[in-house]
Amino acid sequence: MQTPTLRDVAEAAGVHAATASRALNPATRGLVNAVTAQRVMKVAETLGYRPNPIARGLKTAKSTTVGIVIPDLTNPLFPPIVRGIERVLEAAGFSGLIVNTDNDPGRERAQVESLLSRQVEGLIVATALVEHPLLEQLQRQGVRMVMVNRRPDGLEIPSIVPDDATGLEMAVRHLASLGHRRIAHLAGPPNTSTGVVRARSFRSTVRDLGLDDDPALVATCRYWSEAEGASALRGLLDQDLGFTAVVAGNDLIALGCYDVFAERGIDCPGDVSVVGFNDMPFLDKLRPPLTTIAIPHQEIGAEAARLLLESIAEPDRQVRSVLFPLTLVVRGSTAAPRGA
Amino acid sequence: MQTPTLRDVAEAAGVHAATASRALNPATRGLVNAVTAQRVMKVAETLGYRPNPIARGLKTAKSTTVGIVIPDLTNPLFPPIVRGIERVLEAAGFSGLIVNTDNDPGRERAQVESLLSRQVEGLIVATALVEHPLLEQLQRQGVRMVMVNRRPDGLEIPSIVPDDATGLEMAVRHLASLGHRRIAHLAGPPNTSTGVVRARSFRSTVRDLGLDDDPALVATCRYWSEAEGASALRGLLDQDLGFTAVVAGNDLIALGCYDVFAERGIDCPGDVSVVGFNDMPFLDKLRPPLTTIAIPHQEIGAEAARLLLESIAEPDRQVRSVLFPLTLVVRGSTAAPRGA
DNA sequence: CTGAAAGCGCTAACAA
DNA sequence: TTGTTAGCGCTTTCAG
Repeated sequence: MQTPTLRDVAEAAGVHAATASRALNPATRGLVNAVTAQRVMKVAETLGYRPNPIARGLKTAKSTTVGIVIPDLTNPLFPPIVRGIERVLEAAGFSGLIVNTDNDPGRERAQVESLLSRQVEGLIVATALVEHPLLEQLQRQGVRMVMVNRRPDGLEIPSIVPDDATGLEMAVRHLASLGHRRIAHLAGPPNTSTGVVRARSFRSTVRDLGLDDDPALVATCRYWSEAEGASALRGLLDQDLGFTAVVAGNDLIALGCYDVFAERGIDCPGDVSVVGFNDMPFLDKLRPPLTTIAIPHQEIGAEAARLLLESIAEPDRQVRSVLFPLTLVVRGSTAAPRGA
Repeated sequence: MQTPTLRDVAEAAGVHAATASRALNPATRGLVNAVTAQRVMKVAETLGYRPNPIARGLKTAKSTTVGIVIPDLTNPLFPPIVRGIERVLEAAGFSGLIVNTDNDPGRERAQVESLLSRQVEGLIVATALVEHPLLEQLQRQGVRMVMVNRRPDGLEIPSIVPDDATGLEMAVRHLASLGHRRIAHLAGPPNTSTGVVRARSFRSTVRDLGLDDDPALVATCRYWSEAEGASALRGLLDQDLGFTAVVAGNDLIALGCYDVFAERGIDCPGDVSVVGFNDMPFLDKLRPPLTTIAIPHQEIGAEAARLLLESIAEPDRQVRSVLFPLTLVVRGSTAAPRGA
């Protein structure tokens, strides 16, 4: 007898399947005689009964499954977010189905289709672009969603995002306090909310602090990658702009800077200081260890999951978004400029 | 009309649901009149019909889902393996349900229970210990499984593992060819197959090459972690054994060595060379960049998924295991010993 | 080649 | 408090 069914339990306990169902479900257990309930539970236990969520789902149109949409699990940013999500889902008896989109809209569409066909009860989306037709469409279709890390423009979707603006401000203030006046920014892709928000915050903080507000000091990367970071920095360096520090849009971009430093014999932090963003793992093992802004990834993921579960439980609940505070992690890649 | 059902399609096409079912399923399409089949498919298309795998699964007792059991997604070793797995699963219309065990047997048991109750059709397991009662039990229960990266002892379970023995041999030979004679090994946990195999290969290669075969030169780490690597190396250093190179059980253990080097002012590779194992991301950004043994993670994952799918498709198929070749990646952490 | 009918395992009315 | 009945969406005999 492979995997006993509810009926097996019911028979063995001498009750009807419906009664067994009620006894086994904590939510409906109250409807059944306490001693019968006990008996059923004991029988289930000894038979090694495990409810079949598929069958349950077919009836209730619920799957206790949510979809997790990320660009690429291999990017160290996402695993901790995913773990945070799963921690919360698990506690609620839910499972997460993870898909990678590789930042390809076609792939994303197909993957989301597949999730939907698997009857996920909601989506946690980490791939939001500023313009994101798919998300718009999903929202119209009434698919429950929570954005994490990034958010699309103009859509009323709950989102859990780091307080990028304040984070970037901390980075600039840190450099300014070390004595830097000419600071460059390697901005992230302008089609991502994080890229835009950070770049905007860079400019406004530079102005607020009365530092050199030279538009030439901002270069924009097309992707969040080392290669893009490296080529953006090369571009800036070639213009001989005389900056003494750079704020990278994220850690990968900062890593690209390290490559350029090695290739051109630039001393970091002696010649140029660098600050990253995200605090991905092992940054402390770099030479020099990278100063960066730390995001509570797990917490962000966990909160996103909580929000989604809430909105599943109470569909009419008010849309809510959360901004997470960030912290500056000072390591060896930042120092006072030469001669300061 | 949210999500049309098979019945909707059938009605719209003027056929019975059963016929629609046959027409829509490639495997049974032959049973139905070609033009009817075409018509049904067209209707399904225009209605935006998506089959409900839950319902299908209930009937067929299949879920087109497999469980992926890993210790911790946050360990950079696993995301590429998982991606490899999902690439293959996806192509076959399967999904992967990922669980993290945190190397806790109780947690692992609970997680596997949960996977099984979700009717996964098989398990890809990356948490195998040399002794692993749970796996033994699952095998007895007839749960389909494939091991990836590690394998338990004495169980006839298909496994996809890197050729650790040869990999470690390459590491030792590399150091020997640079002129090192006294080489230390920071072995991984002895309850993991990888730890054991690598340590054994270390000893035998050292002997084969006629290097100093001093048992004191091998220290064993309790976990695959930086902290363990650091403390193991400290222990060795404190004994003043005069080694000029160390082969770490994996990259994390090697990273622990970097900490000790910094803390004791040891120059790497000048005073001591180090080789890691795994080639996790960003190792080239360390100072010095870490020489290591590269594992084709994605490929290993992909192959594991292929094996599992095969054994799902043909349950009686012969057990098969695969050993993957590894490559030595020489970077800056290894050099000739001083005075060589 | 196609329709009718039954049922996968479970839950939700409705009765009793 | 418990049993009866029906049905979630689909596949699969079995007839026709």
